[in-house]
Amino acid sequence: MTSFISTYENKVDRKGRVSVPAAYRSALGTETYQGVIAYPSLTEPTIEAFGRGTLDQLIQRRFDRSMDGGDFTQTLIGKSEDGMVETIMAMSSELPFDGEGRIILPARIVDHAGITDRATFVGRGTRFQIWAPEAYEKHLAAEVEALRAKLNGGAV
Amino acid sequence: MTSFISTYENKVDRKGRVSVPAAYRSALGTETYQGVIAYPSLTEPTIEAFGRGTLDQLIQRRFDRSMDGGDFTQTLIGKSEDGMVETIMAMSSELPFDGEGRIILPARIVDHAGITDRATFVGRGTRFQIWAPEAYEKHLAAEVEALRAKLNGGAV
DNA sequence: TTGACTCCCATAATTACCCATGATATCCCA
DNA sequence: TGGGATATCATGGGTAATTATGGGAGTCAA
Repeated sequence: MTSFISTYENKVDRKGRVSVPAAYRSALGTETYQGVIAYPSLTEPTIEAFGRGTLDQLIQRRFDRSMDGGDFTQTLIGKSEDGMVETIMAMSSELPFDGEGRIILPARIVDHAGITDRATFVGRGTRFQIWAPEAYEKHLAAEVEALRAKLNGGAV
Repeated sequence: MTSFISTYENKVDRKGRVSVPAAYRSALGTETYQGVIAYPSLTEPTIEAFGRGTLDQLIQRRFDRSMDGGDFTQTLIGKSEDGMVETIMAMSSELPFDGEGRIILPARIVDHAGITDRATFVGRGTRFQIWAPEAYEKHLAAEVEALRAKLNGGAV
């Protein structure tokens, strides 16, 4: 299982390219497709990202499940309990690496995250996020603060 | 497994032609038939589409299932509990690519989707949809809203 | 002839691919 | 253990290939 940890801040050049941290790339190294899948977070001003393998598993499992059950409805008209997977597929972009391990951030999701000339990569285990540096600083402070409050409350 | 993700908006020219996004075409690249299968959605104002291979799998698995059950009725006279697959096949069109990777949208299903001079291609994993851009914008907003409500603050 | 459709070609914009550079980190060996 | 040699990485820019789009010539059938 690929795993992403630590944070890195890289520059976004004039062409909209940004290097994916080498540590993340090597975490994806076993996958055949060289690149990442990304979509705008539904709840925060950031971009969610993961490897192609994760997405394929999702699609394949879903397809098999609907077929094995003898239920073609899912495959044909996409009706299922949760529309989450479908919505995320629609919002996702396939971002291939160039020869130097960079990706191009699509305008649509760049806007959502408020990214301009720099981007912060944040490892979240099975996936990672891409933030505008200033936004992430504030977000991290809030995260830490919330954790502290919870710990203090539990201990005292 | 072919998989379609992301969304693209392309123009429909005077001849009714529209380019299928290159990413979708390459997802279909392994298939022998160069084109797509399309039919009007039963539940929404959009066109459902997928590769020939997916259709073949549907048919094959359906055939296997009826044979395994020792029930030849399905195979011989086409009667089954759900007529969905049959109905959809009847409504489907085979849309071949021209030299530039474009298809011609049949008048009947264009009307159903309300498409005029632009079309939005929406990846849904095993299949994709073709929407009128304005209609899709509204639909996506509703999808996202429903997801947000369900998530209720959890990060996705 | 009039449409409807299929090839074929042209073009502008975008994207992918290639090479170059400086900075950092890693390795190797005395 | 020091310090130079070597790899790796992030970054920048130029050029070739691909994509989306438009239009014209040829084909076939009504």
